[in-house]
Amino acid sequence: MAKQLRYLEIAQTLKSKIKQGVFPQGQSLPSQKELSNIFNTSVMTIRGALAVLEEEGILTIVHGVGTFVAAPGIHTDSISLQGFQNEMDQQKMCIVNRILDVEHDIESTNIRRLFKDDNAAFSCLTRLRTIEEVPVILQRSYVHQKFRDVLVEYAAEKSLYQFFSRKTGIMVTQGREIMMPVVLKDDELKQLSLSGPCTAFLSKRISISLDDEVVLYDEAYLPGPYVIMASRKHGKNNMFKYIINKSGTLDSSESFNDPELWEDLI
Amino acid sequence: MAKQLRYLEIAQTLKSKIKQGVFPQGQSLPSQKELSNIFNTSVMTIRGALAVLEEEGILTIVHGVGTFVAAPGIHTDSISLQGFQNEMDQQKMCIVNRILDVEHDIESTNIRRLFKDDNAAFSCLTRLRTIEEVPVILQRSYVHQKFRDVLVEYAAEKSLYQFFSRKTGIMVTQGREIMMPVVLKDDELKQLSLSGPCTAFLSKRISISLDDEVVLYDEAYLPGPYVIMASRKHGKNNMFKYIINKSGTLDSSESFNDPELWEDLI
DNA sequence: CAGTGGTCTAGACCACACC
DNA sequence: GTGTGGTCTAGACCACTGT
Repeated sequence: MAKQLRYLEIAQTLKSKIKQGVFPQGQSLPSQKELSNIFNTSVMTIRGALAVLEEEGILTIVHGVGTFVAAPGIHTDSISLQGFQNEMDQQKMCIVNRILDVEHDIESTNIRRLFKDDNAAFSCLTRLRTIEEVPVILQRSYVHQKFRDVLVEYAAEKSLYQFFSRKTGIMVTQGREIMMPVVLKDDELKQLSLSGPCTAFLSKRISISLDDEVVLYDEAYLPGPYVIMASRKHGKNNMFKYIINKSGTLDSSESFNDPELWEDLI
Repeated sequence: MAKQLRYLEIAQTLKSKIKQGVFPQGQSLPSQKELSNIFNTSVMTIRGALAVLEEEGILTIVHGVGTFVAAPGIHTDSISLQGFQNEMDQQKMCIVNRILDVEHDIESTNIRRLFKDDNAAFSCLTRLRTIEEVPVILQRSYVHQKFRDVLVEYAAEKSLYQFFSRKTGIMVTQGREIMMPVVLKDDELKQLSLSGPCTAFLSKRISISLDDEVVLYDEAYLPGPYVIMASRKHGKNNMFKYIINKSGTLDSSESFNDPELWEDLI
């Protein structure tokens, strides 16, 4: 048994209590002072433990208010495509989901490999996301068959991610995404109401729960005229997001110097 | 005069000393114990100050060794395209630069706006970056005319970024990048030795110094067959990088589950 | 070994949010 | 005002690195 540092030990203990549901999503933890009594240690050490969990996205600490188990909607900087929703909400742009299709009993070897389950079948939701009537994202979301009912119940509310998390109680703390440039094919063009040749980002993303299970697999087409990616690095800080611009033009020189665009990228 | 927190005040003082060159790039700072004497405070407070500067990419702290003023090559997680170089070095893949062109006295309004200098002219270096003979990146780098000589002196060494930083003593701590999907045009195809229609990422990036000056502007074409983007989010941690794959194929299901690919994305 | 950074204490006091 | 998180002390002791 390796020697554990006190603050990591406490972080581990709190994490497993959260996994067990002792502290449910959105609920507050005891205050730092109380915790220091409970664990018979100093406040500084408790703070070290809480900082680890906040870094991992498991806790949200608010000065003067309390420490909360993270839930979607509480912390803004979460997983990329979900960020669309928050981002647009912030910009007071209204993104509307339209469900195009729901499929079940999909048995794809590739998707099985992603979910690390060789026998599973999957359900898939195809959505078109529009902003002021302009279709800007075509997205397919896959879930394990055991969440079939959750997907069926979803009725084009704002965020599938948030809906899913609330219904299942599963906390998503990790996401991985790969992106490549593509030219849209005919059906994709049709579904996005676009004509003529058009480039797009193809994004493939998996969302991973606190228990290290893959819970969501997304594929999205983000057409070039409306969507660009923006990233900012400041020291160890590293942010990127998609920027949606419904007019379909965005000059680089202007966007680099637009303070609005960059300030919230931390 | 707003009340300053002690650790931020100290961070500010150290930062300006670094700017003034009291502690040059790569050199070590006094030990935390010494600093606590100098500033007449406790070690914990000094650590708070150093943590801020490390976060900003200005310092590199190494357990048991010392605290150093960051210099390219010391910290691995720096600005994106420079990451190419380090990344490939790590993977023992050898990236070779070939200089295609050097232009001077460029007077573009757009670029002037980026550099926030209405009267400047610029120099531009066009490079082709190949990996095992395969051309994978076509890149144009612009610098202010006052660094014309530095650009001329550059002789296809490994990293322009590193060369530039060493020659000028300017520390780059910030970068902003926008990316869009494009179809390569004829001259780009030719320069990259590609034939037929081909999609690519077009990346435009500015590198910003410690003094908040734009020191480099890059435009790069990253053709789709060889380059994809990968990103990972884990709580507040947020990383993305370009992955180069010279065979031009990369299966998503396999890449998502490839531990090698994701582990170093922190 | 000596010198560096990393953890930890047991409090005091400050800053912020909410009633 | 009360309760929350944030800063700060003045040390002691632990862990890591290089000689």
